[in-house]
Amino acid sequence: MFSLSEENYLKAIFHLQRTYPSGVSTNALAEEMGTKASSVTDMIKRLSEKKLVDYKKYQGVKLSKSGREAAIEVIRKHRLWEVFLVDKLGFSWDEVHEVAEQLEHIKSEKLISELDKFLGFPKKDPHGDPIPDAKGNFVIADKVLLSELNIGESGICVGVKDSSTEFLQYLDKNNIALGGEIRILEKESFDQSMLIKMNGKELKISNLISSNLYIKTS
Amino acid sequence: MFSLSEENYLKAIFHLQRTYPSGVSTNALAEEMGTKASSVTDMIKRLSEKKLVDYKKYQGVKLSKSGREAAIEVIRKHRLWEVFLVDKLGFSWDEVHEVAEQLEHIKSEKLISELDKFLGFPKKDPHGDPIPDAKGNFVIADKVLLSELNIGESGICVGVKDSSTEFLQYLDKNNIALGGEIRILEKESFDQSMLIKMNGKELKISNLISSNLYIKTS
DNA sequence: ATTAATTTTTAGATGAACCTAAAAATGCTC
DNA sequence: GAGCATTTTTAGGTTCATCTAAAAATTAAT
Repeated sequence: MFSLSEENYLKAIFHLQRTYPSGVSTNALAEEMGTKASSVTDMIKRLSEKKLVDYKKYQGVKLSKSGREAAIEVIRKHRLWEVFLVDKLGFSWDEVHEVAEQLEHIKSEKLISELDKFLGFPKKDPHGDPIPDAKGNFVIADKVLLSELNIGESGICVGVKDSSTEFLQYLDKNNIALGGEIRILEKESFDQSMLIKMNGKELKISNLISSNLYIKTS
Repeated sequence: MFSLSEENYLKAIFHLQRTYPSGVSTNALAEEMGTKASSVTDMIKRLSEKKLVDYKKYQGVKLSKSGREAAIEVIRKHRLWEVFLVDKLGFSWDEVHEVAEQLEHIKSEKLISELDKFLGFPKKDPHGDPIPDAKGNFVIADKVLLSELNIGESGICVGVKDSSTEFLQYLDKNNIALGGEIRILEKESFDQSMLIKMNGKELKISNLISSNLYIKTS
């Protein structure tokens, strides 16, 4: 069994590996965890002794097989709890993160399998992220950032990259919700801001917004 | 906010205060917490500095007002989660304790108030113990131990004192469930074992059993 | 009321997870 | 490829919650 802190590191490494597939640097991890680089080195050594990560000094870390499995298990729990909070307890999608950060560390296989069943085996969390199944399998959706689309292209809004309270509340305020269709009407080459059409309404959004929204085109 | 360990100590002191109203001894606490007396002294000092307990050296501890409030809040969370596990996820009453021990430490007011609502504001947990409301009020039920009743007396089984897996499974096996009526047919003065009638069936039970079952005699 | 037994507290250590400050390794620039 | 900047690691220290062993206080027994 892993400590709370170990689980948080594994999760952070997992997420950062998408951006840095060749190895996650100590500094990147320190930034993500909100700690100092020296603390990260300490923890990496412990994780390495437990064979949860592959680590060579000055070379960054990668998750080992068992490390990745552990990380995915934590992510599964996090996302299932998010669905519970939204679907059953009436939380809004910008309120769930903090609480799910705590709930994801509860240790009980039965709890998670029963929760999964109770929720109807959901495939996605409230932010559109896929929920791994009990075996750790999940589909990496074929989605692109809205900022990568060009004028005239369109697709369905399927997820967010940034899931901070502020961003999610901005989306709510502007009636941007997952599942809605978005079409790009204009794109300003100077600052990448764009005019989009969603649910019949036109809306001007900045690059910061479009580079945090995932779109499925097909 | 309190640490996990602090919360567990507060809860333990709360429970032991029923047995030792004049003050909980260091050794009793050590026993309950599964630690050494010296560790208890350490923690008591910390709790005392935070004004959560009243403590004078060699005199045992009592909860202060704020300590009692904190303990009741943890107990409220524990019992609400137990109801969730049994009513919503299909756990049996002997499986919930361990998981509730973890869930009781999740920090989120909204989570608990919404969970309470979702469960229909239950008044009792699966073992018959009262659930404090959001203000910390709860009724101490007018119940007695089955072992205190005499031949011919009867009442409704409303709770258990021991909520270990083993005891609860014994009850299940013998069809003793909360809400059922129990009448004492015979009582052996030598070993206090008794013959009871429950749901039309007669059953012989030892003193260990009867001294862990709460009965309400209206 | 002394002594003996028990309980409680103190003193000093440990391990986990963090910190600061300094040293070492890497990599970037010219 | 030598020198400088950055990154990473080491060394040593802190806090929390625990421990063991020893000292002190309380309680019990003769």
